[in-house]
Amino acid sequence: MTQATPAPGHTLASDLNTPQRMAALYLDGPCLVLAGAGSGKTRVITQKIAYLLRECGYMGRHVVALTFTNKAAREMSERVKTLVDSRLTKGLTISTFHSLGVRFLREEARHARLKPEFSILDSTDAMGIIQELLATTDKARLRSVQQTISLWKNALMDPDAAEKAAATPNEAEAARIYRSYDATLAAYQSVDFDDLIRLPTVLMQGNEAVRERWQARVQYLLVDEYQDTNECQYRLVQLLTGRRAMFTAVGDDDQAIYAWRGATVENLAKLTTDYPQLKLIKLEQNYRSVQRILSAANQVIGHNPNLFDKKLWSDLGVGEPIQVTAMDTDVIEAESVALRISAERFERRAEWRDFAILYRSNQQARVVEQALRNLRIPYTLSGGQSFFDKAEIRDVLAYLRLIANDDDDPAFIRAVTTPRRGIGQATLQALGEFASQKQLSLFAAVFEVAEAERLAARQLEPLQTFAAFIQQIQQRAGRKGSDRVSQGAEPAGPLLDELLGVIQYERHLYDTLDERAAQTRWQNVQELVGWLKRKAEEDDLDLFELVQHVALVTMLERGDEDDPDTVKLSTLHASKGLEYPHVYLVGVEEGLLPHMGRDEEDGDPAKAAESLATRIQEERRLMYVGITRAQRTLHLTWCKKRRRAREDVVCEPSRFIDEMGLSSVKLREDPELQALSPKQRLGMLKDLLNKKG
DNA sequence: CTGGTATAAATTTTT
DNA sequence: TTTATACCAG
Repeated sequence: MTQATPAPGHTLASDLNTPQRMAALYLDGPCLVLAGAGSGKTRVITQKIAYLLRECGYMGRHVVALTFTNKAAREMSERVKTLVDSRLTKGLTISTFHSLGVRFLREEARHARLKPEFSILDSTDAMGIIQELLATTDKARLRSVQQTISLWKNALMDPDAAEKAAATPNEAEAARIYRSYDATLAAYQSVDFDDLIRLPTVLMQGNEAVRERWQARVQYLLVDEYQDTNECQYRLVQLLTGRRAMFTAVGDDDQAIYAWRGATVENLAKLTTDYPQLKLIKLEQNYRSVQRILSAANQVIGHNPNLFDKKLWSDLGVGEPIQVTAMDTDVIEAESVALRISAERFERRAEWRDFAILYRSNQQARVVEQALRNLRIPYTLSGGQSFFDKAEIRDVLAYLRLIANDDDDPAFIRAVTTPRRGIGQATLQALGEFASQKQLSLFAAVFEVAEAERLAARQLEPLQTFAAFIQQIQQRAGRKGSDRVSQGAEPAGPLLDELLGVIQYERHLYDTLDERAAQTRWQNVQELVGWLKRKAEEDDLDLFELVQHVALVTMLERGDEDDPDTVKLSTLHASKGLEYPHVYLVGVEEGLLPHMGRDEEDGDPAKAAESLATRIQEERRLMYVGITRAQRTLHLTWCKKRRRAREDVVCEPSRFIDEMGLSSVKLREDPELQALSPKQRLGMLKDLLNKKG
């Protein structure tokens, strides 16, 4: 199979240790790599891709690597590019499960009873649909129904199966909603996030031709973070690789932190039974952390039962003691951490980028941000509200979605009402009633409703103006489908500008908001537009084609700026896969780090106790992920009092602190700040500021 | 009937 | 600190 390539063969795997090399070179069948934290799993995957392309004669288009986040995909792709000549990477797919799903569905749309221009609903729109079907404003209930439907989809259960499986009245209702929810999506020619994986899976399962087409295309598959796959994704992997079963799955059961969205660690164990010939390779040498940190991590995770036994070790030296500090309040905690980072940067001659502050929930970031701003410490916030969830971005995207797919009712409603153009509740309701009677999309209904004389002229007129405007853009953007005429397609950039100009979006922002808010929002819009234009130019797309990619864009986060010298703030979930020399883990308290949400709805105490236990285990893995982000030093802090909602809550240190084993931990009390009164603290901060300024 | 303004409420984790 | 709802003016 070996093919002569210009690249020297010896570089391959020369910097891999023995198990890593085994994993990279193993091609006799399915392969599972159990990769502990910091054991170089990405290196294994990228080297293996290089090996496949360079030395095994695999064509780029026959190799697919799947990740869960765009960031991981981008990183992997960059690393492969440094290893392999660009001629060989042509057609190579390194993407998220969801992006692959989009591509699959665009190509196979017809078989899924979708038009190729289908829309992807974001979770807010999806929630909106459920809200209407349920006719309630009870938020907890809405969440629970959406969650339930999502879990059903991820478990490959259709509404029929869900109805049968429903054990409680609540679940039965959810199952009914599930059915009409799916019908609604179909009417909108839309899919939700879960469908991006579910529909390809169902399609391949039931359609032999499609299955064979994709199996011929995917000759080698690599899957990163395998412990985070759900049942549907497991099945998809199985269907893509077929009987050939040529794949490598890389994962770590101790880092499974997405059970709440349907991931099951059991997928790791299931591989060993579904594929008896499975080759199992463990990576146990950690190249990231000093021993103290690793041993604390091992101790914590030791309290969990685990599927596969593995012992992580490192030869990076013992390291400094882990510091655990009790703080009076969350504000003091934040100030204290900020102050300490400031001092340590100086003492250790480190850079801002060497520090990270990690926390359980996004809301904790707020206090920390404030403290960092006070000290003029540069920081970047990762995670948090996604760029594409911002109102202004959703506004613009609604227009684009509508241009691509005018059956997309949620997009229509959003676009037609922002900016305000004299169309309100009553008009939309009348239009909606008419549309559902005639089985039309809202957009199509605008053209029909005139004859029916169901709306007053003054309601009708703005609707018609709007619809004509959208139609005009559709025309100029390039015709879809078969009768497409490329000469008619105007370039996307100017058209996009014109669109924003005509709807006067910038003015709308300044009219509705105060200047500061309007400015930042307009900036975000500009950033989006810039991104789109760049994309249009790079790939030579007209607006229409671009718009078809936009949904996919939703999942591609912004092209990350090259790592600026800033302190990184991140949730524990978003920190997986990253590493920092110095890590501060804040809010390590009972109730927060094991997080205690509201209790389960439907009683059955035995079940509740079990679910509590498994939830604690997942929180423990989260703690494990946090600890193992640290390379050299680790600080944990917890607060005696914390402001939650509107009240001060008394907190206790997390059980996980005890579990780390006191031998590796140094407990601290009363750091400098706490002895001071609030007034004195403020003065001290001001002093510090003056010194800097 | 629309759209702006005031007032109350609300906060796990993410593709 | 932002977001949904209720109310009121045009």
